[in-house]
Amino acid sequence: MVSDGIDRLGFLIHDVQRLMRKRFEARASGLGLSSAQWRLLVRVAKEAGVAQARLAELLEIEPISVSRLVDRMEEGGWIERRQDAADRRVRMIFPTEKANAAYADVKSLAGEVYEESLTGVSPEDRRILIRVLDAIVQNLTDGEASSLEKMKNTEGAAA
Amino acid sequence: MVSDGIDRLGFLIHDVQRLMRKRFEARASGLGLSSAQWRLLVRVAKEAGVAQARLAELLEIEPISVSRLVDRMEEGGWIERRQDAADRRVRMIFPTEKANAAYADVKSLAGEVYEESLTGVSPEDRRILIRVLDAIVQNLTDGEASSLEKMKNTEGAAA
DNA sequence: CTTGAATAGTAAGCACGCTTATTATATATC
DNA sequence: GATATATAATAAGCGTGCTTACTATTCAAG
Repeated sequence: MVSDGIDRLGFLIHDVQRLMRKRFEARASGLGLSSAQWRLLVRVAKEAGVAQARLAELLEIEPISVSRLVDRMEEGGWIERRQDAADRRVRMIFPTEKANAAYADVKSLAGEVYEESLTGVSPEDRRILIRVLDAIVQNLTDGEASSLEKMKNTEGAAA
Repeated sequence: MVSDGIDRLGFLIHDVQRLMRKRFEARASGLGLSSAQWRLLVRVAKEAGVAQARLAELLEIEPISVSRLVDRMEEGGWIERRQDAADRRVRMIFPTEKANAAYADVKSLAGEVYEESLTGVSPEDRRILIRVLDAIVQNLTDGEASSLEKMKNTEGAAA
């Protein structure tokens, strides 16, 4: 029985993600930051000098995607690339003053969007939401490891 | 404060959406369908002959996005464009036999992905998840309407 | 030192979303 | 009939993700 709407889960998640991103970008557009750029900026703010390859890991996107994001953010004056003296393959990423100044604003914008999203949702349901979303990430991340490394049997062996 | 993780909501939703989409696409890649294409196909399967403009409404994406999705899906042999005799501006979209044959497969693939995602989550928590996600969509859609519709001021009897 | 594998980053090209502008057709108004 | 507006679809170009292939550099063997 899927009358509880589990069969809409994919659509729902997709819609929620799109709506939250749109809402955030509408708010943050004055700053000139997209949500992808903001996610990167948060990491860089917490870990100045991080290498691009490490950013790709943290953000769970491909190195080439980081490369092009960083291109645009460097043009926008949000971050700086610097050579690593010890390993000349590495570009270390630093936030600019402009980025540091915008960081607090952007965090509070995000908080506003979350609050709007959850209007009328009880504290208990909020906790459950976060817990279940964490569980989904766990379930799908675990499976990914096994499916990427050695999954040739695409048959339904998933128990 | 928000030690329950509400401050991670945006990241979590983003991650869940990305992981579910990747998982689905990995499964459905044998069929040659992306998740965006599948969403469109579901609508077309339920409402053969629907116009592109109506699809854009249903999918909540822009008409131009539908146009290019339909381009690729027509190339792939999933759908057909046909002229509407009554209104020559309109292209009616029909699923092909290939699409109808794949429809059931694709629905069961989605079900598998949902089941994997929710492994270990109680029925009660699943119900709450869906309920809260619906509430978020409602909250963010309402807000959008109120800000966008404010300037239109039409009679809006179209349901 | 030289060869070869691994790693960091980038280039090229595609999918899918967007905004803005254009074409073709339909409809309302003069 | 002529003209203005609205609608359906598309075109052009951008942002953000991807895959695949490449360069530059480092490191491990030989």
